[in-house]
Amino acid sequence: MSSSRRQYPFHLIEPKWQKVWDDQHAFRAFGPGDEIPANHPFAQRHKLSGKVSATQLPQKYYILDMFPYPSGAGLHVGHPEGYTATDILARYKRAQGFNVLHPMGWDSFGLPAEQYAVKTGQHPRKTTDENIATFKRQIKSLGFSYDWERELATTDTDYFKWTQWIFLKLYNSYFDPELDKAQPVELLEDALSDEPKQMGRWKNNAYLAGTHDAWKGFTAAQKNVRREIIDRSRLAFVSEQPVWWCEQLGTVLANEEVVDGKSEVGGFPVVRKPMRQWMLRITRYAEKLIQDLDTIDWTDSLKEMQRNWIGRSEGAEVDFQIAGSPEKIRVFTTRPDTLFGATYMVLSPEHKLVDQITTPEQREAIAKYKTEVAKKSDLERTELAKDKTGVFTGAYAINPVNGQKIPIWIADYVLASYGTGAIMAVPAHDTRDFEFATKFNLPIIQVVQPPDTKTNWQGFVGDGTAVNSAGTDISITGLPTAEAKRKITEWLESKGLGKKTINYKLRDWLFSRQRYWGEPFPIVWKKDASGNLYHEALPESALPVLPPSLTDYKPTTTGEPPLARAKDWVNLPDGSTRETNTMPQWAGSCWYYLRYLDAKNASAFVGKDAEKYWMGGKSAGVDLYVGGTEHAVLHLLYARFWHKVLFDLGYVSTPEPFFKLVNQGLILGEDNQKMSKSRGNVVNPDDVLKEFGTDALRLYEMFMGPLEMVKPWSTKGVEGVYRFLGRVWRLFVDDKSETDFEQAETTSQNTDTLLGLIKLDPVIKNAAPTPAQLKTLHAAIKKVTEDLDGMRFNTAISALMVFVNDAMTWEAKPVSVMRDFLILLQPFAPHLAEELWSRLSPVGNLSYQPWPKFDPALLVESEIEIPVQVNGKLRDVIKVPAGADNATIETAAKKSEKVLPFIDGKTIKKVIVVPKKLVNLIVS
RNA sequence: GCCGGUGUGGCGAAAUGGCAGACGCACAGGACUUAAAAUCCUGGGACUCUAAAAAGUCGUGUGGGUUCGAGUCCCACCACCGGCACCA
Repeated sequence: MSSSRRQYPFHLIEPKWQKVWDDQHAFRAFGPGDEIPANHPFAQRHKLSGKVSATQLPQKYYILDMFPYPSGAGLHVGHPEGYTATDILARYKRAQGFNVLHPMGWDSFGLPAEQYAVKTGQHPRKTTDENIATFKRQIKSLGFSYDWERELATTDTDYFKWTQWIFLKLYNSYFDPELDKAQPVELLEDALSDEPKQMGRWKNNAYLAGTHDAWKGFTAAQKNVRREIIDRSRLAFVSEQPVWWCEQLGTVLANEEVVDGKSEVGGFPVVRKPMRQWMLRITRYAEKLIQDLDTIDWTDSLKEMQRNWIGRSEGAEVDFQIAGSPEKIRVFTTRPDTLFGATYMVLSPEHKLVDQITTPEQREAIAKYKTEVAKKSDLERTELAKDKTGVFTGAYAINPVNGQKIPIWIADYVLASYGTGAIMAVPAHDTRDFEFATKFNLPIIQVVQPPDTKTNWQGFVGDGTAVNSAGTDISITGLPTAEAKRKITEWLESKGLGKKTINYKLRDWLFSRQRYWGEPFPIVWKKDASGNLYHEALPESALPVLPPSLTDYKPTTTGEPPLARAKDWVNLPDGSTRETNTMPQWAGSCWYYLRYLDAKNASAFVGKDAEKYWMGGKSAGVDLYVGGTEHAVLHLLYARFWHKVLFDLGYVSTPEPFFKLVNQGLILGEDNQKMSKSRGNVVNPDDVLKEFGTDALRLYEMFMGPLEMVKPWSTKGVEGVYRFLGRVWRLFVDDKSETDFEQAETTSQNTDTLLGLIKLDPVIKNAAPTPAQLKTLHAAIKKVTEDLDGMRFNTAISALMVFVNDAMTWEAKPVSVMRDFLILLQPFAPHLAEELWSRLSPVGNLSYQPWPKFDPALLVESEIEIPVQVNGKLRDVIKVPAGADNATIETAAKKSEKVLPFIDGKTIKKVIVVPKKLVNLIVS
């Protein structure tokens, strides 16, 4: 704590204005159909009141923060970084006349509240409510211009009712590959029933025989599997697959939540375990999720992360006949052009054909290897990646291009979960195959010639020219890689041996958790006549499905969800039982930005008019979304997926939710290390606020450096901007009255009385500004405006400082200039700016004042400085009239006394004159 | 290994291919003060030469290149940060 004297009475000003804004509901956003009170500052600014339609409203600007998980620890300085940036822009856009939507809420389902409940027995709702209260108090003390009437929490029943509703939409939809969009599942039901209501394009079952792989092995005629066909087609489906199970957390996790074989939360080990789980078919949207990245304004690095995660790769599937067997092995390869170099094949140990093709002699070795692999955790499997292992099955396959018999091996470097779980190995041109072949002495044949002949072809994986690639039927020798790929794929297709294929790394989204504190599924389980379990959706009228009350929230070690303990809740009168899994934390954050548009709607997740108005327009979707980079492949991918489903089903009007997205950079501790309790370098915003006030905190967080950069905290830096705010104060305030204020403060606590003692500096007058003053003002307007448009907050603030440094020297301060300056200051330091504004201006909220426009004519100089270089080196700076032509400038440059010694007696070979910029004399 | 980002004073940083270091921190000197704090003013890239001024040389991670001119553009490297990683 510094013992320095307070720069200005922020401790009175900040609570005062926060209360004023609160009482006025000053930042309430009005949408179509809303009733605008005539005395609201928005009504006054836009001359609108009463019930308004979308066409009457000004253009919208939707600016969104990633809502926080309200943890018990409270806010850290990383939160206000993004929130301040968005608040500055919200205030700026409001001043520009936009109808700004700037909401805040709570992502409040989650592990910590539940773990606390397990320890203490306190209901998670209680903990959650307390934490929300703390977060809200802290966030409100920062003076952000949120519309608190749209506040929401994912744990509110009024909210998760609609989360469950959207789940029902997913459950009741399937992805139609022909229409390339989600469709209601009733259409499928019709198609599969005896008397379809609309036969349409399913008339001859052509569609059913088609590409939908969920239907493999079924026909519509098999009525006993009708339900199964439908259930397999749903976007929300049940699957019995190996999933990531975390014993310490007592739950399964999504792929995205597993990092290096450990849980993302807590870092506990996870293992593969087959379990019955709910999945969402995000893979159907892989292509759209990649393609539509091109339509949105995100950073390249973030787009790249999503692209990598989705992992699209183009190639071909090729069938290899097994020698002496009717079975074929299908492989996926991105390099069909290297088919002639395939000298062996590898199946993943889990491949379904392994046992069938293994020869008796190899059976024991194969069985042993499979057991070893099964024992390995995935962590071990990847950590030991360098050392290839594998076993020969004894079987051979026929290379379709040249009829050669090649051995079939199994090895754990081939993953069961990618492609077909089997590869053709081309050791000459694949690093992994090369390592394997070297270790097990398998043949290595060159089929690609590197473009640079000096490059060793062994292990060369780049593009080149095909060599040794001629069979009896097909030759690609001599073709460059791209063409070779095309030709051989066409040949394979014509022979029915393979086809062009696109593969994705993206897996379907594991959507159920064995937890208490999450949204229950609106699903029940029933038994059919033969005793088989099947699931059924609850009707919309049954929503919300509330979780039961429990006394024991503990996860089980078996994987049975804690909700199963509530027998009364689970068992329904009709004999059916409730689904006891809950949804993952990501569910609520998948659509919260839509609920803000119409947060109190009781009859729909969002009203149609509200959705159209706030999400439509020139920049479709959220205009600006700011948050941390940690959600690059989790929340941001899931939310895009849900949005696209809702779009396909006609519930939202844009294919993408977030038009522009910016990641704020991490704030490090003063020691340049990541802030953490153990390092003891954590900065608590409450402490900063107490000492310097929230305007200083806001200003500092923006002044530190560019928003998206990683940057270290500096308490001295906060003091610096705090001093700047003090200078602003003294620029406006009479120092004698400040002395009165200070004396009165020792006896009185009343804010109004005390602030009433502060008088304006008498040199602030209704007077015409001088040209120099106007120039200073308009230079600031220009710079601040341009920098805000480009989100360069740090340089915008420095422009404000430049203005103040100059204005401090003025003997007379014209009111008009000082007012415009306060409008510029308002987005950054709203409390101080409002307080000073209230003294300069008889009426009106500063936050709704029109943003000033700069006049370029005022910035024109009559005389300009031109640097003069000789051979590129600066020798002098000359002054010339602004309108001087090149010849005049050149003459003046040559006459400069400082330049003369460098050109004297030398020949000037060339003269470069850049108008208004510089002169460069080239001499020899 | 692959992909992305970043390298500029003691520190945070700023510079449409045209005066490198705006603005701020820290520091130094001065004014005010009994004194300190606060405030106000002034000065700070390095080096050489000066008593001082003036002047000169070098300087944006490294090495090349393009250009009258490069922190900025191109090529090749190095370091750090972030993401992905046996994905065929």
